Amino acid sequence: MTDTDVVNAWRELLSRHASTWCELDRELNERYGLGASEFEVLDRLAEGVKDAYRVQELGAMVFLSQSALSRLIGRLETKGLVVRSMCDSDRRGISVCLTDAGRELYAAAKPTHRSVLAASFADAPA
Amino acid sequence: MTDTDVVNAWRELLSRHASTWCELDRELNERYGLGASEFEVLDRLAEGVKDAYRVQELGAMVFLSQSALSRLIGRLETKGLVVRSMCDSDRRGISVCLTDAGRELYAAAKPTHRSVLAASFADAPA
DNA sequence: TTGCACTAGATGCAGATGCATGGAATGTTC
DNA sequence: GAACATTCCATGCATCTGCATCTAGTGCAA
Repeated sequence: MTDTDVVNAWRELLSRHASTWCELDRELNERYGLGASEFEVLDRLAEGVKDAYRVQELGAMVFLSQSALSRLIGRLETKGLVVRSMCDSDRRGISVCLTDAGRELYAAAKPTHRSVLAASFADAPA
Repeated sequence: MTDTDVVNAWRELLSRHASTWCELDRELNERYGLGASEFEVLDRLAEGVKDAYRVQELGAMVFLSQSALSRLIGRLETKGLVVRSMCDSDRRGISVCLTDAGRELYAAAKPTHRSVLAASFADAPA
């Protein structure tokens, strides 16, 4: 793989990322008042096997700094989509858990999310 | 391509984008005081066939809003890496052109950029 | 128990981004 | 040429992000 190949691959990735992310952000925001990052967190919470996750567990899944994630969870909590609760086993930790409203909004938004992705990956499947 | 496939592909893309971008940003900032977006603009300016580009031409290449690009160019100008000048053919437009300092810094930073990309794409070439 | 290093998460702050808007120049229509 | 719509870039503003730091809780060692 030459230098140029790598650069081209990177630009291709940048392009796909930017257009998809931007579209997701616009659609989710407009219809459900959700940012793309926020949906990403809801997605992990909803699909998970557990019904509550530690903040640091979520941090390992989404690509945000610890501070950004903390505030994002704060926003979700303000919107009533998740609740924070103290972690029993380690009282420094915070458990994050979807509320019913959160589960509902997620279920409503999920088709939009998937359909944007499908459209975005349709023209040049990875 | 199933729904799950698409989601997985998207997450793979997110992951690669985040780690690569983050690494680029850190390395370029630390060594050359450049943000990843800023390098991206310098890259387009330096490799281009023309020696000056309209702001809107750059806008079509990098994935930034028009306002973000305008400010980014402002930062580059403050650092003395580019100059803005009125466009002759259309006096609404602005031509952006690398300075010698800009060309030098770009040449210095380019190997770092390429090497980060190479490392990032080495483990799973697209 | 006390002391100290370490970890989890929250927050002050500065910087970057996007949206909406503004001013200036251009093009269009009559 | 006058009036109006449109395009180009800059900027006010709110929001999101990361870095550095802070507080609270944990674990270990003497």
